[in-house]
Amino acid sequence: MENNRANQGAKTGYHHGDLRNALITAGVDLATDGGPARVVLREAARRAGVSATAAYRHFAGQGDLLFAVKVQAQQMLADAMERVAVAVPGADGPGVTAERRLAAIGRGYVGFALEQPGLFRTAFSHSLPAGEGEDTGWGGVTPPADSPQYRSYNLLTEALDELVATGRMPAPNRPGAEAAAWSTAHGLAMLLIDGPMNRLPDADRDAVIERAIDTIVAGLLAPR
Amino acid sequence: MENNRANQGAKTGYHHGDLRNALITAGVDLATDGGPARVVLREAARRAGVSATAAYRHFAGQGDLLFAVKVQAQQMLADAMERVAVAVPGADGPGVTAERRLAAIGRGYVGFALEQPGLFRTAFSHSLPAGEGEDTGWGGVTPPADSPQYRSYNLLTEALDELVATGRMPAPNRPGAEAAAWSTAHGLAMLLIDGPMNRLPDADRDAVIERAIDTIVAGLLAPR
DNA sequence: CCACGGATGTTAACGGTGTCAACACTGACC
DNA sequence: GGTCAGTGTTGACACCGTTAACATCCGTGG
Repeated sequence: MENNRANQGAKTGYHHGDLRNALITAGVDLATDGGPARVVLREAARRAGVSATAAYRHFAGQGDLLFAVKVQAQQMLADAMERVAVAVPGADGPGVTAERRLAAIGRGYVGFALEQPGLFRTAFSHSLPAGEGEDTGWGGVTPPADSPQYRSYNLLTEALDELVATGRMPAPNRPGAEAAAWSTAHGLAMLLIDGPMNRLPDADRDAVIERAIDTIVAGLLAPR
Repeated sequence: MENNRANQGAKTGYHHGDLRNALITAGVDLATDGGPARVVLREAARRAGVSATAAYRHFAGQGDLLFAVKVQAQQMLADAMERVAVAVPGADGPGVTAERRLAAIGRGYVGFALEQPGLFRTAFSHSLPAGEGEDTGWGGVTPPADSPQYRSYNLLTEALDELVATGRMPAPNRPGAEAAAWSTAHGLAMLLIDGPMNRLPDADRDAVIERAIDTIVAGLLAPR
């Protein structure tokens, strides 16, 4: 088979050395172009230069590999959001900064979805086909706070807290604010990449994004 | 094979008579429990009491069948929304009625997703794996206006127009309002069924929904 | 130093799926 | 009544997920 193990961490001839990570990397590549459906176990193994069944030494099955790729995609999304969040200048006082940061987070979220639709879809793919409970959720409204995935959530929480602290957002509006803000950004992303607003001209698309972000921010700040 | 053609429109012995619809119906059943991934051509044919390759007389392939099922699911979603929209009483004047109708549409949207997650996922599934352009989008911000799918869009448009007509929503807020409202409802639905907010206790879930809808409505009505 | 055992990878095989090609039945139209 | 396009069938191929049985390697204890 020539053993074209030109990929991740090839060490010895027989033993790979870092197969688990190599498979995840291959899975991420597959997800990048093609989304979760193209995360095929055999193909990932092929790209890692290894027989298909070798993957079963590191994953329970295809669903398990997909889940690992999904977690990776979530972390990439969080990274992208973090980058845009910290890039917001804070020269105009804490209040406007918090508001701008919130908007920037939303733009970053949607921007990642548009630039990496395959990964974004994978990050929110519905995995468990027949297996047990994937338990990707939190059960409450707040994450375990340490979970690497859905780390993006923390960025949101910080911005909203700051918005309240600076008196820019009425305290009664605070509960449930994460869900509302996140929902708008998530739905916007989904409708833009898979929904009826795909194929929107770039200018229109950007206008829609700005409009939607403005609207939800206004709703969060409006006294009720 | 016994030919258990106990299903849709079985007419003659050899010729089915209404195979296309029978396959779509079977596909909808499959999508109902299992989402788009379980819309398997061979299984649909099996349920229609027909050999697998017979489906190719009516569909270009599995993707084409899935697309037909997707359109069907979109129509079911629109039907559900229409039902809740017309159920809104109009006794308190046109302004509040329009606002209530808007909220009801959102609740209907999310409610359908929660009651029929498989169909909802199918309605917004990413189809075209290798084929041409699925062209499920509109290219503009408004649908062809006659398209049966995404008919839900019209309900939204009407409610928003009414909101402006009654002076309850500032006219400058009107452009892009559909996208903002829809995004919030869509994201809410997605995060509730597949995202981190699945497994939320019923009470919390309902509270989150109400909060999010209140917030986006407030944002739409707030003068800017 | 070396045997040995667990970890890791391999081949072989099964059932399921999408799809194509070639063949068969049917009904409607001349 | 014969013909032929439409519709359904069988057979086959490649790919996928998964299991079982076998092979190789490496670290560790004697």
